[in-house]
Amino acid sequence: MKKINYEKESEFLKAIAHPVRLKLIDMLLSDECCVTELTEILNLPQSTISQHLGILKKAGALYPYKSGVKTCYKVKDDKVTRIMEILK
Amino acid sequence: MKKINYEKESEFLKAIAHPVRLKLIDMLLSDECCVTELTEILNLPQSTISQHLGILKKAGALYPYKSGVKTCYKVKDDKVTRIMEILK
DNA sequence: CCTGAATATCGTATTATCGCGATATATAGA
DNA sequence: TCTATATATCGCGATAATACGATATTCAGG
Repeated sequence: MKKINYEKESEFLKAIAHPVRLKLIDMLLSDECCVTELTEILNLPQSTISQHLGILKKAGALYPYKSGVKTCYKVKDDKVTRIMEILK
Repeated sequence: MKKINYEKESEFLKAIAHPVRLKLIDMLLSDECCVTELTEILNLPQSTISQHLGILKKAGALYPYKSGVKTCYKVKDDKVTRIMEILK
């Protein structure tokens, strides 16, 4: 029975605990990928989306990869995916 | 494939996304129960503990029951328990 | 090596959260 | 009903999160 690191895990949960960020994760789980695309669909300023993606990346929920000029993000297939399952 | 209510679910995650609240949930999962007891173990002001418990209760993560003069809290056996499993 | 499209970072005003002492409420028992 | 114990709520200063325009960075193609 592993022990929970409360500080660390609460940081992680805080990172995903935002309506826009949950939606971003959900979109990335079903394949939308580049920042411009996400920005257009969510109809929010590009800087706002970029910041949210940065928070998720820093928390280890997403990772970016380059596709030409564009940057795409993918969901790290671990805790995030399982938590999204639970929220459904 | 159910749809996620991003507003609602992010509210829920935000409620549990706090080191003290995660610890409270963990303690309540392994049977500590009354507020005084929780307060002593965590060594924090009673008002602080009470507020955290209130937030968790409002989010539907805990529910209270009376045991004489004392109020005990129990973890609602649903999303919370499953998420705690994932965080371990 | 410019240009423009794509993305990240900065600055900052606004709003929300946190922590905690003080105070209120509830209730069991004398 | 008075008291003591248990818990909740209030008030508020301190801190952190949010949103977003402005600006900087990156890089492919001409």
